[in-house]
Amino acid sequence: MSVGNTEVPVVIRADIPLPIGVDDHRACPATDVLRRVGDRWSVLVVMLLGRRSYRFNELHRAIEGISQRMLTLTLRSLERDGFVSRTVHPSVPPGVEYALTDLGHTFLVPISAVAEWAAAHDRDIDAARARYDGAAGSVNP
Amino acid sequence: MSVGNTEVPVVIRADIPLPIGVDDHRACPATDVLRRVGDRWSVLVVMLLGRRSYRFNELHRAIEGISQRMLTLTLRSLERDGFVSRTVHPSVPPGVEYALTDLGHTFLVPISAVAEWAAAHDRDIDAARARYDGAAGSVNP
DNA sequence: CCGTATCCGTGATGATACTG
DNA sequence: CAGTATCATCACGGATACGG
Repeated sequence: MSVGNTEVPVVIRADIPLPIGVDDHRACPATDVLRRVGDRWSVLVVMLLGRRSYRFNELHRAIEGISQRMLTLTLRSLERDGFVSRTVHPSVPPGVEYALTDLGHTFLVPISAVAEWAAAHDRDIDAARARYDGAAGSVNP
Repeated sequence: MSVGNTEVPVVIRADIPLPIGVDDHRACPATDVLRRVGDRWSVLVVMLLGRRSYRFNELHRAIEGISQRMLTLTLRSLERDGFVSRTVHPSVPPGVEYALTDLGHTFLVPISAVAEWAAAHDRDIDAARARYDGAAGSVNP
């Protein structure tokens, strides 16, 4: 997800029908969503919350390497876009519970397809890279 | 796609099983792929090439707003990762043909799921944003 | 036609310190 | 516990000019 962005509409000018989801006069919705969720942490957070609800520091501990700041920004962004709900439990100390909304849950379905594809073709991509880097990189010591 | 990046592995520490594609000891493959493809142009290019092969300037004309530089970088990146093939036809003037590889074609399937989800829930996201911005933004004129 | 090289703005991310 | 504020950094992406 672009955590706070200003998108510029993209227009496809091909006058031929496209495989899916891309019509000839508007921006590609897949690109929008992929940019929305293509940041470093959003998918990770969504998947964790797909399992159960979490509290803030619980997420912070669960995701190795995320900064407090980025976790906050990511959660805010997901909340803003309707993927995640934020519930404050008035207690001492205060507890804030994050959970997926219905929308967020429906998003788990297509993102799972990507995840499964990624898991299945991980090696293929690595192999392709090795081939590419090996072929082109060796000319320049 | 992160057009030229240096990724740092992400480790999930939750000791509970995750919905899909995320195991407890490695980086999330979905996140990797989403970051790989979550840039401004990659999905657009893949979808165009999913229809048929294109020449460079043909793509440049088809995608309104892309710079020559970014088209080159995007294609190089997709080629490196094995999504796209690049074929030079020795002719005058020279023609370079870009096409999806088999790997690229298989990727159309999960990405289509995202595209369809995006098309279906476009409004929901916009509505959620309007609600969020309306509720929080109005307290600060 | 198909790029590469260079410069540069902006946004994304991290580190760190501070607060209700 | 759950953030916010501030500063620094670097990758992404655009504009432009040049080269094979």
